[in-house]
Amino acid sequence: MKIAVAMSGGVDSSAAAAMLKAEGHELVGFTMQLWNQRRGLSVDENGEPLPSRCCSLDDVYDARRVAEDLGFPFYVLNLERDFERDVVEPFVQSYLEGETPIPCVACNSRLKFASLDRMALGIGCEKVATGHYARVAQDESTGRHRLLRGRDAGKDQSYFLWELTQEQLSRSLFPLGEMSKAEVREAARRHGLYVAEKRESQEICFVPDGDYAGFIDRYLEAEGREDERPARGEIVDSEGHVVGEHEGVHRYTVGQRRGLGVSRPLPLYVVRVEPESNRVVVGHDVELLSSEFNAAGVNWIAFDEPSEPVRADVRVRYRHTEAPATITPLEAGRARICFDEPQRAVTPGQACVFYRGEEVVGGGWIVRGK
RNA sequence: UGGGGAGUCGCCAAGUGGUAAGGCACCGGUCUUUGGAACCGGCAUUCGAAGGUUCGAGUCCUUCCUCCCCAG
Repeated sequence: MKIAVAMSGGVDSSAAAAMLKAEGHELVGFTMQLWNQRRGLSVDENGEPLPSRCCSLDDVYDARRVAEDLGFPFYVLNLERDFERDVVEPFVQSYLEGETPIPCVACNSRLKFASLDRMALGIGCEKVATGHYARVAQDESTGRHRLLRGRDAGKDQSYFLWELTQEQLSRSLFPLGEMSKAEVREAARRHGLYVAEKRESQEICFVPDGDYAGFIDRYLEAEGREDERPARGEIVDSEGHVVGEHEGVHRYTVGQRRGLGVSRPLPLYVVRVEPESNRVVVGHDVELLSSEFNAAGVNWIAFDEPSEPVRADVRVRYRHTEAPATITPLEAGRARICFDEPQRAVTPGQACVFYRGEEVVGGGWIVRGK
């Protein structure tokens, strides 16, 4: 089979490539050039690009080196325009609206399994393989593609893939789905991969220093949109008493404790962010609990949109332990999620993913209000 | 400048003669392929100031400074 492999230059995608190659598949490697570090938005005080993951020259070099060592063609796809339109701009907009975005989801559904996928199709590839820890299984009777958690519970990345459509799932391949991280690392060594000992990466790839607010500020400045930069405002408690001053709503997220600079007998957390009044509301941990919320852009994977409420375990952030809930489909791709037990810091902009055991039933974007 | 009360880490606050608790904030680290959280560690040689008593004072005495309240 001719397979396109999305290669980041890291251990996981490299190991995936090596395994597919060993199975005798014809591979074509792709690295997505998503963000130009020289735009000055991801540089240190001296103007030097910060060490990054998915778009740095080092990582592209590593990916190319692995492809060369394994002996298959390798291309760098410049998807900077798509990435900015489909990932970065929504990311910035989300922060300006007081939300806390998770760009990795759209990067999968709009870039890896869309832009890259189209290119792969164009050159005759049947599948797009990535280094995600997740599994896809086709239902024998219905032909439906099911999305399952990665076997390694500690590394499972199915949370980031909830937005994939049946079409996208039908063309995806996750060679690491049955493996543990240790096994992947071992496989990389066994195949003599150049990157076998490379350390784990983290942070959002286009904000390598983790300074999201700083990124927003620099992005707006570079775009000539300084006027959209969130202004300072009041930090208030749930009774409306002013308890401090914030540095712009994009610097705060629900559940955040540090950085408020407000001293109370008990820790204070951001309870919600209100861009319309330019206020950040804080309260004690119990105020972070919520038993229900709405989701938009809901994508059902295990079955077509149901007409009746369904039961599932819902995860509201990547490292959240999913909790039992009832999901009621609403109009226009929305849904209401009601937990059996209140959950902490349900945050607008984050994704909620519905699980039933190993299977991803579907997911959606957490939105504010009713 | 009459009466009363109070001054201990950025905030709050234990401590009343025996050699400075704790919480919050803040800083650092761990964890983590999102953010946040969580966890671990750090954080007053010094108790408004200056003298004095004492083997020993944040704790007792004296004076001064500052703040608050009630009276003017």
